[in-house]
Amino acid sequence: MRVRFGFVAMAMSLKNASPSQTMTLKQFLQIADRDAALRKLTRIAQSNLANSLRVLRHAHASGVHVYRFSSKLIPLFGHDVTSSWDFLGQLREEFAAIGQFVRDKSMRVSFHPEHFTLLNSPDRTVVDSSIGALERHADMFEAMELDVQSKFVIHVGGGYKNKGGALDRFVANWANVPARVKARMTLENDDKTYSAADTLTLCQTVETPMVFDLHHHMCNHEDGQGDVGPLLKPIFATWENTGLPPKVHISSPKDDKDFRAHAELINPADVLPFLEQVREFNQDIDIMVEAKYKDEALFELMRHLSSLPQVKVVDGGTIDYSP
DNA sequence: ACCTGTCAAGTCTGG
DNA sequence: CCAGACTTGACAGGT
Repeated sequence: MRVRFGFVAMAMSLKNASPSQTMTLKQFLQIADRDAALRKLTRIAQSNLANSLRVLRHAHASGVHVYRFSSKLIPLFGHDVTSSWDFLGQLREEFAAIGQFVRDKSMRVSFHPEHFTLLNSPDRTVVDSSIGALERHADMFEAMELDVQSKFVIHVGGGYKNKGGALDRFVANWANVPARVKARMTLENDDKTYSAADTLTLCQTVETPMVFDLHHHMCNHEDGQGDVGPLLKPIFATWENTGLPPKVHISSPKDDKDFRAHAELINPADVLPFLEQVREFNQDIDIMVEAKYKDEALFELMRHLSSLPQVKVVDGGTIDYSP
């Protein structure tokens, strides 16, 4: 089975290449000349997009084919104060260049809209703004001319002291999500509220692929359900007909005291038992490395894996894990 | 050069 | 019912 590793947003190996430079609302409002402020936002976005392309080139040159964009590419995009401004028109060439590189090199890319994106909130305005945030991410993928294989991942949402009701509300609100957003959606188990089993059931109901997060599963699972083995087959089944390998997130706990936080690197001992389980399905997967050291953590993990007899290194971000 | 406080968005806790 | 924590990277302002 083939495993492709990817990383998130920025590359530690590159200097001054942040794709997440920003301007806060407060800073924006302090600039008296509104048009100048909007132009400054656009310049920041241009820099973020240029740096995203640099990071993509670096990933590709390193043999990495899976990458998640920063969700802060355009500061204040979607905020009321910028509603009159045509960011996408202004940034057309930058988005097109990224999309062309992704298509030419067959990179698999995604977005993770921030944790304020909640489709199951009891507050209608929160749901509406969440759908708006998802539409803006769809706009950006469309500006890149990338098809629906370029996915979003979000969490199920809040628990609101009634998980069952909150899950029902997710399903009800799903009817109001535009088709172009639904087509790109995937859902991930979280570290506090919605376990892998909860998330899988919801994904089956709304016919959406499930991203399995191994670290979140360690933090949050039903009593006696710490072994994900029995869930793997139905989780992988949610990816059928997408033309994509299932996606898995990995990270290691920072320490015992701060178990849910992400460590700098991936501890191979956290991942190897999982790879052994996946091997039984002989299933190709993409694994997103979510570690403080970003691409460096990926490369460090690859160095470790390359020493194992069951691993054949294909390139800098890909292994064949063989029986 | 380095340290500290602040920042769009929501939810949850605990006082 | 409200203040603060949660959590991440970036940045301004201070030293």
